[in-house]
Amino acid sequence: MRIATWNVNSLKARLPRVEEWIEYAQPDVLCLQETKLADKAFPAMAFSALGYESAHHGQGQWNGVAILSRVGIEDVTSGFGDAFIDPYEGDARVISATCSGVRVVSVYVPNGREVPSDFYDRKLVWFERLSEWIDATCTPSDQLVILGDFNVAPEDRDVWSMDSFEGSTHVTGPERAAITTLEEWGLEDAFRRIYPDTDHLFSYWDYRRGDFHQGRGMRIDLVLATASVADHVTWALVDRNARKGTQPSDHAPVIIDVDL
DNA sequence: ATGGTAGAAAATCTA
Repeated sequence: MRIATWNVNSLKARLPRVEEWIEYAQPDVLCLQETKLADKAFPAMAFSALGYESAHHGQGQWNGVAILSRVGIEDVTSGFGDAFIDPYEGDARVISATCSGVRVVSVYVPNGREVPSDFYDRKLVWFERLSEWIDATCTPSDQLVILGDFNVAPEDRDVWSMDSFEGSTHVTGPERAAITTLEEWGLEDAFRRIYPDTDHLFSYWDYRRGDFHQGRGMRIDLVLATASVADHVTWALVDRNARKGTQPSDHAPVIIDVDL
């Protein structure tokens, strides 16, 4: 089973590239973030033509998450549910579905903007809600994958230069602690199964200053999986080719293969 | 002192 995640930074602007990528990468399940579409504008037919069922949780101008699957898509839910107060209420940042027995959660974690700021504080609360919601609705023995744009670089080796991120979001102790909390619950950075010792495996590069070509990136797109999935990862890749060429997203897709 | 680019949308906001 091939599972992938890609922050496409506007599915409207990126649809031709996403279609092209699906055709050569052949994911069984693809999670998208930042579709920036209302549900009624989501191009379900384009994906259907490629053999994929899909579910989208959008709001329009910003955010928006989706799951595409060619191995079934059942029990779709969006958001955290009524029992959890979302500090980014109204934002479309979470969608879940069961695909061939695996519970898949596509997440777009709030950026946080500045440290300190109200946006940063609410990012940390959002992570608390995510953990609480997972604990209430899943168990570590489930086949569960939570993947997407976490807007956190888990370790120093996941950014091109720690000096350049001094005082910035994405690398602070509390943000990294939020990832650790998820790991302590029973989720694992599945990508690291394949690359335990490789630094600078970036998935995002700012559009500005030629950051991609200068190698100035961050690994913020993560695949967190429970042991029953992570134990069976056979291959993983950040597809940097998808960050090249005309009109790329500022993120590259991250792919894992699992032999379940 | 706050750059640089891309995408939303229609003046700026978000990343």
